[in-house]
Amino acid sequence: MGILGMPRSVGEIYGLLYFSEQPLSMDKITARLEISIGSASQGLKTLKSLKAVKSTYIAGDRRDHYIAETEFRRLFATFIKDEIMPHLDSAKDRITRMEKSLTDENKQDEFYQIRLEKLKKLTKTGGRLLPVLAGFLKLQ
Amino acid sequence: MGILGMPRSVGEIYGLLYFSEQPLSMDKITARLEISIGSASQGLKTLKSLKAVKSTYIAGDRRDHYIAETEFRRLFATFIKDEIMPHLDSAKDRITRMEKSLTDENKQDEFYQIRLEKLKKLTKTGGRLLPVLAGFLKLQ
DNA sequence: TTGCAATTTCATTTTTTTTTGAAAACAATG
DNA sequence: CATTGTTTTCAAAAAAAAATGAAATTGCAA
Repeated sequence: MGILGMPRSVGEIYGLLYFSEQPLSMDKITARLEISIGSASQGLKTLKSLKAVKSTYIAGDRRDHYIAETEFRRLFATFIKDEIMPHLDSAKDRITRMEKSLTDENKQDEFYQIRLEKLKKLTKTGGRLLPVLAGFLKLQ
Repeated sequence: MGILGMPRSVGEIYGLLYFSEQPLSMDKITARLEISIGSASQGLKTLKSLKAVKSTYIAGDRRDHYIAETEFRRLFATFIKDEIMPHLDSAKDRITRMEKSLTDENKQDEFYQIRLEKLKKLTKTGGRLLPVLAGFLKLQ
């Protein structure tokens, strides 16, 4: 989880569920990992939002039980869509705003145009490449 | 720099150099960004190790002057090679160690075999995909 | 409904990361 | 080769992120 910028506890919860044959309730998770219920709740919330974990119903048990989503392709696809693409979009906005805020003096200076152009090209490449990558990962 | 897990100051230094027409000395950087010389030195060290910045010699000036590497393809290629691939390699090691540490009881349980197999496949895919991606980015 | 176990929220504490600044190391120049 | 300006290092301080735990909320089952 480190490279994805997630706290250690989130990785531990996912890891535990990934290698668990049965769905686990929150108290099983907190007991095994020795973390607080607050941490577990927070971590599960994060994992649910990434669709890395889902809860199942177990008859006669009031507690939620969690299982890991083990299809990494799907996980990456979600991650790219929900975590990376928004960054890219906000980057595009920022570049647009930079262009608008160029003074007349700057506008005549080719240097800034070239630099901005390069950034625009980067976001464009990213915008094309990432969905392809996500799709690629999705189909095995 | 956020998604790459780098401190804010590192991003600010790169940003400043990216939009600077002239190479900048360290005191110009600390003055403009209002950061300490320690921070600037640290940040430049990081950027140099990523090959995101290089220093130039300016005649009659004793100070180092820095300029940004603006070829993003090259930057990503370096980043993948130096920052991501080692993670992948250590992941492979860890999986191998997990396999070795399976008890005889676990070994008979198909579940763990399947889970480990999936992880191995992931590192294999990663190991193939990332260099392709890096190469892809390198050529325009 | 109501009672209660399960979960979430969030202010506080703890831990980790980043920044600072001064001392040490370095290196160009006379 | 000594001086002095520049850069690096690193212990301490500051800031940021994560974990805790108790109060508030939720929602199931009787």
